[in-house]
Order: sequence, then structure tokens, then C-alpha cells
Amino acid sequence: MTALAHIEACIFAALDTLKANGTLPSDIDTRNVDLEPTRDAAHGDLACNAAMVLAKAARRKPREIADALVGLIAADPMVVKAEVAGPGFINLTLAPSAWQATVGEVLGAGLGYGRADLGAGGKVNVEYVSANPTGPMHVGHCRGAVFGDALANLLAFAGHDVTREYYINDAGGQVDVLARSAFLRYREALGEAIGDIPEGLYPGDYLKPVGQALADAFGNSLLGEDEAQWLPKVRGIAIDAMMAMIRDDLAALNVRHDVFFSERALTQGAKDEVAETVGELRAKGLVFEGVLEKPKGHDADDWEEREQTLFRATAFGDDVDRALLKSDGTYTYFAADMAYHHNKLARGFRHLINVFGADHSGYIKRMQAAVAALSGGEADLDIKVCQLVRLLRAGEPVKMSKRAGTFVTLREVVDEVGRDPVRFMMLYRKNDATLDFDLAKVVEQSKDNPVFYVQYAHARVHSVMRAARDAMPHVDLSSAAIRTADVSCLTDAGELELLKRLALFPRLISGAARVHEPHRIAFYLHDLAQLFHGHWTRGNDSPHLRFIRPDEPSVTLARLAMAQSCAQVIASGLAILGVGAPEEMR
RNA sequence: GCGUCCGUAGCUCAGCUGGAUAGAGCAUCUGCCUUCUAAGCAGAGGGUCGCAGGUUCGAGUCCUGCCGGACGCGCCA
Repeated sequence: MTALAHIEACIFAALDTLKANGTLPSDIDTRNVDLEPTRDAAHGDLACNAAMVLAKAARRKPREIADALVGLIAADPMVVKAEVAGPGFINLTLAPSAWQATVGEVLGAGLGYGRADLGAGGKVNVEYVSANPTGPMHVGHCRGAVFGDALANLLAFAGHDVTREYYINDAGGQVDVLARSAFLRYREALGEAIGDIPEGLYPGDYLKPVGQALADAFGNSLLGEDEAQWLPKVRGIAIDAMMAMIRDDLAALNVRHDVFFSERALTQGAKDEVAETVGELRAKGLVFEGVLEKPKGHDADDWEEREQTLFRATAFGDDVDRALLKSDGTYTYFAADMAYHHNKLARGFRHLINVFGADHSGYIKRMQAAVAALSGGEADLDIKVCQLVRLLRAGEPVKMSKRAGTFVTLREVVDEVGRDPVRFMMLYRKNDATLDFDLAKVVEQSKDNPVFYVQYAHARVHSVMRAARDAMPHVDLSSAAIRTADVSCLTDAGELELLKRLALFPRLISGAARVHEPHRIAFYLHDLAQLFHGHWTRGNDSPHLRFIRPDEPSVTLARLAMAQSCAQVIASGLAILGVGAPEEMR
């Protein structure tokens, strides 16, 4: 148990005592009681807000409650100082041994240090990327892909049973356009001069290999067929090719999924799941025939009022009711997406997370309405919106036009700057803030670039390990020896600061996982690396602070244990972000 | 017109489900390599947390209204 967890338990035990002796009402709500690290060292190591939070309900002054709590908490051997400060904070200072024990916690648990059991193994479904299978992924997809992947890693680390999904939009008009575009490339592959790609078709060269593959597979036999005959064949092959390309791109980013779920399969499987879902909602009285108002805000010349089949989304917080059928009688995209989420629920998921791009933020309410309706309020859907990425090169925006085929692909960016910098930079920002991504700076490998800063801290630990083995060949520096080192000599302020930060890692994990914010890991790692570099350099002026003390093997061992603890926490944090932890940076 | 998100140092951004004197990086300035990797460190300057109210022991954080920016709003996907 970490020092933090111990003190927290101690506080709640004290609260129970106060409830038992009548100082506090026995039914008082203690959910807002929090123990947090102090920002100012003058306030000790940890501060607790219990007295202020409980004062009102207990009808007592904060300081009265605080004094009573302090009396009980101060008895704990781990606490060397407990005092009431300010409006009623309880400031605690812990014995160095409490922080030193962190080393044993970290090295003892190995890469499991910081794991939580938030979900009690409960199932969580995280859907991310879900890019249309009509072309290569562009940089816009990159952020959502990395974010979703890291979030899934984080939730798994925090004790959830995570399924990572990609929804393939392979049923709409766009994949028919893809098929027609590929068919043109097929004719080209057979020697026909196709000229410019007509407006409305996908112009990119990436379809040329598909055209060639079609020519190889079918010869010229498709040329004599009607579109109705060749389109399904071409479409299937083209979608498969696009998905293969997308999977390759994702693999280059180290992004993976457990399930690739086909929209088309919803209606073409053994049963029509879309019809089933709509039927179920109809049975609940949530489907009706109605007329929608003309939407505002832009030209809707071709708008005609007509009665259509609607889902009563407004009953679940959406702004308007949503259409389920198009005028041609086929289902809308939304109807299929409802069926997809119905399918997720049927597979037992009660916690759903979708990662959207900013351009889909208008879709949030209706999806949450859908899940609420389909699950009868039993399931929750959190939607994380990733804001746009502005791609720059040396401060200048990179011009992109999908129409002209000049958009920058995800693959180009990964190839240019590398996987780790891309991933780290995408996560070194809150998901709902826009992000400037400068290709020139990210490759610079300078202090402009936090990923190298963090990786460097990790590499330095391994460097010092190598140097220690050279400097002290006769001392047992095995991992077993380090793990069991006597760390009571780690009393320097810089050392204690590092140990405290390491002790906060489990708290960070559970906090980040609870609010679905992987970027917190990135910032924590940067902070930890900062403390580490600072302590390292202090050894320049003060040789007695160096990790390697040839005259003092036991001190060396303790410091190496601390360094290893830092490296290990950095490695597990980076693993959650999907970023490598190199042992040297050369 | 409506909805969502954003507005914090010159720039890019953190601020941990409301906590104490608002932080980091970059940029600027001053120092530190005969040394475990200087891809590093120490220090300085830099703020009306968009504006105005409200909620309470306490607001950058929550509520309301404005201002400014981004995105979205039809049977597209």
C-alpha cells in the first residue's frame, strides 16, 4: 500500500471514530473528502479538506473538526507532523521512511505498479478511428486514433476489460463512389485512356493498384456488365483494399483494434439488425411519423417538408427528432449506427466510449439519446471529441485540399517524424483543445520536443546503470540486489521529491482513467522527467548527490533503486501512451 | 438563429470531479560541460485567468448573461 493510500485509509478511519463518538453525524456524506498533494512545501506533504467539507452538515466549525481529526491522525507512526491551517486544512508531513517505501512498492510491483481496479474487470467498449474506407487516412484521423488507443490502454491499466473497435462505414453512398472510382482505374489498367477523373469521384493514385488488381482478377469481363452487376464486386474488393491500407497505416502508428465491425453486416447478416432495432424502438413508442422543420443557418433550397419516420430523440435530450428512413426507403446512417450500438449493448457492454473528430460533434446528443433509449438508461456513452490538428511546417500552415488530392496522409507524417513524436505530441494536449502540430519542430529533437525530454530521462537511468557496472565491478548490482536495497539513506530533498512524485502515480492513473483523459499521463511524465533531470544535474555541483558513489556501495544501491523506480514508472507511463522507452538516445 | 467546445504569461498550453501566494515549455536575459550523455540544469523578468454578475468558508474551475474564436446543425457519412 502506498503512503498516500495508507494516509487516506487513516483519515477515513478517523472519520469513522468521530462518527462513532458523536462529533460527526453518523450519516454524514464524506464523498467530497479529498487528500491531495500540496503545492507549497510549507503546507507539508499532503493536505486534507475534510473539516471544511463536513463543517456545514456537521453544524460545527471547520477548525473544531480539524482539531479532532488531527488528534487521531497524528497518532499514526507515518505522520511526523499534523497541523490545522488556513480555513481548516489539515496539513500532514510524513516521515521520510513513508516516501522511501515507494521504491519497494514500485520495484516490487514491476510494470504492475499503478494498476488500478476501477472497473472491477467490467467491460468497456472504446470505438475510435472508424474512418470511411474510401482512401488513406489523413492527419485529421491521427489524433483520434492515438487518443483512442491510449485511452484504451489507460482503461485496461486501470482494471477495465477493454474492447477496441473500429466501425467500418461500408454501406453508404460513399463506398459506391469508391467502387465507381476504382472501376475507372480498372478501365485504365486495361489500357483505356480515362483522362481527368470526373468531379465526384475519388482522384487519388492510391486506387490505381486496385484497378490493376481488378484487371488481374476479372480480365475485361466487367466491361460488358451493367453497373448494377459489377458494382458490388468492385466495391467489395475496393473496400478490402482500403481497409488493408488503413490497417497498415494504423500499424505504423502502433494503433490496434480488437474488432472491425462492418456496417453492411448489420443488414446483410442472418437477420436485419437495423430493422430489428427500429422495431424495438417502435415497440417502446419511440418511433413515429412526423414532419421536421426546415433547418436554419444555411441555404436549404432543396428542402421540402414531408412526413418521415423519426426517432423521438428529443425525449432523451436531443434538439430535434432524427430521421430513420430516407426518401428512397433505405435506412439513414443514423439508423444503422443505432443498430450498431444496439449490437454493442447486446454483447454485454454497459460502458461505451466513442472518439469523434470535431466535425462530428453535432452527432453527440443523438447518439447519447440512442444509447439511453436502447438500454433503458442502463448504459452510458461518453463521447470524447478530438479537436482539429493544424498542421504546420516551421510555423507556416500546410495547405491541404482533399479535392486536389494534396492532403497530407497520416502515413506521410509518421514516416517523416516518427511514431513516438507523433503519438506523444497528440497526447500532450487535452483532447478538446485544438492542436498545432509543427512538422519542423517535432523532428528537431530539441527541448522544444517533450517526447525526447521524457525518453531521455529514461535513457539516463539505463546509462547510469551501465556506468555503475563499469565503476563498481565487484558490487552486486543485480536487479534482485537493487530491489532489496536499504533505501533509508535517500533523504536529500531532491530524492524525496522524486519519491513523492512516484508515489502519486497510482493516483494519477485512477484519476486519468476515471475522466478518460490520457493527456494527464503525458504531463505527469514530463514533470517526473523534469524532477529527474534536475536531481541528476545537481550531482554536477554536488558530487555527494551522484547516483554512483564508488566508496559507498550501499548508498549507490539505494540510489540506483530510486533511479530504476523512475525509469520503470516512465516506461509504464509511456507504454500507456504507446510511446517507446529507449535505453539510449544516441 | 440554435447547439457543443475553446478563451489562463509575448507564443503554445497545463491546472488533478471547488482548495491556500495561478504553473510548465518556448522566446528574452544571466550563469553552469577536466563531470553518471549539456537532447541537461540553476536563476530573472513576464498575469485584471475574455468581460460582468451570482452560488459559498473558498471560484481559473460551478451557474446566468454578454464579447471573441473554432466546429457543427437537412434523407450525406
